[in-house]
Amino acid sequence: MNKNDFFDKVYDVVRQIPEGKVTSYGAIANYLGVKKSARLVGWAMNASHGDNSIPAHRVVNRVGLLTGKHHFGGTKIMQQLLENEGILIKENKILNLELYFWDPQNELPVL
DNA sequence: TCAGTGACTGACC
DNA sequence: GGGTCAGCCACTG
Repeated sequence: MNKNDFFDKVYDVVRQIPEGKVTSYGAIANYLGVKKSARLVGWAMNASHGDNSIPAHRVVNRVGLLTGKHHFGGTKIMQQLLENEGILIKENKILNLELYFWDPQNELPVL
């Protein structure tokens, strides 16, 4: 697979995350069949800057930590966006993550 | 070409 | 239960 396909698929998955839901880099990587490369998903997010159609704030690490908030041009933007969708944040971490977790592997058709 | 870096994760101690 | 370490792959200088 070439990298453009990979990037496109990452973006495609992220775009399908419903409001009020979140997923993890690892979950996306796993869905795309490269579960050992969660870093690439983070990389894809990093490259998604400027694309407003990608709700990157709904992608967090596996424990619900907002590790990428600094890339939103501010430190509070990401938290605000999530709280705006009804997700509670405490100390840069999502509360009741299991309640909001959206697993692409369960919600999307198999590739 | 090589080495360093990163929005990560799982395994070990 | 928290701290470390080693894989993972693309990009940059």
